[in-house]
Amino acid sequence: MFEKYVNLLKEKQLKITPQRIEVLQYLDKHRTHPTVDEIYSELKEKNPSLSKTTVYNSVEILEKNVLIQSITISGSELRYDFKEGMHHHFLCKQCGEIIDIDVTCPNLGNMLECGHDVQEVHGYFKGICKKCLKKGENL
Amino acid sequence: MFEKYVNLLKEKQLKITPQRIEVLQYLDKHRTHPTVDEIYSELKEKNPSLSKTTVYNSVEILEKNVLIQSITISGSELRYDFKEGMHHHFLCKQCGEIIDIDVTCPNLGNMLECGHDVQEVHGYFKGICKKCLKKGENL
DNA sequence: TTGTCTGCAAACGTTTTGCACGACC
DNA sequence: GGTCGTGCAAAACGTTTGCAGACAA
Repeated sequence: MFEKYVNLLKEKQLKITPQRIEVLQYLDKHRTHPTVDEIYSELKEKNPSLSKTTVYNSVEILEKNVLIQSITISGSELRYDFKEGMHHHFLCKQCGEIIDIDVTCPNLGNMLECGHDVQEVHGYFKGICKKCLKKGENL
Repeated sequence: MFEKYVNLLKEKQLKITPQRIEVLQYLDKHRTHPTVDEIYSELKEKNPSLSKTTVYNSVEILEKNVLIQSITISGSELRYDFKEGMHHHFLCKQCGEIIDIDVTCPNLGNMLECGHDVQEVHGYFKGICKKCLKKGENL
């Protein structure tokens, strides 16, 4: 049940707490790129004594250990995403949905012959998503 | 002197105010990707009655008209950049500098055969910059 | 003159901090 | 028993809002 998350925490030699497990599980099961507040509100229902500080602490340490990643899209709040391979994000300007985009582009980092040691590649796109495009056709 | 910025504002049919000219000029001359607060602090020295609200208003309208662009890098505040062609950004984890990266990669947007209408491509990288790498060698 | 922009102050929402309590090794 | 995490409250921070007066067109 929780083994998956317990193991993830163990691998990173992090202390295993119910709160961290819950946050990890929530992000794994809800690939909607929630904000801290959304995570907090949802988990508080099952655990009323949960503190928002703890959610902040948890996402911070989980991100540092690359179990999750934060998504910063200008004009949007900070969001979090269960980390599973490299992918980028697409924000639909119409419906606001954030869609995962698998990167088939050869590693951008390698393409930059700039002399820097590129360790992370972050990207996001903005536009109109497939669904909204379809709706538009019917107008 | 200010003609360049006056013309930019005129082209976009924006009202021409000394504050907007100053913000534009500051961003053009300081390619350090400053925050609103940095712009404000600097410009306030020459114009003590300047309000931070005005800087917020100015960068907002300038960004909407694509004269400048905002840079959102997770873990960093919102920063602004005088807009001149498409380029990405590289954040050095060691010295904190943000370096412009010219994108030689063929338009990423076109490479995404995802069905979405990709209108904007934003990207940034993290790692250790050239300068810091060199310093490291000498240790 | 007319509408818009500026500047000030207050409000707002998110994130951080300080601290006491509790859990775990 | 000592370390670390949690939860609460307060503070800090960046940003937004409301409004009156000033300015650009």
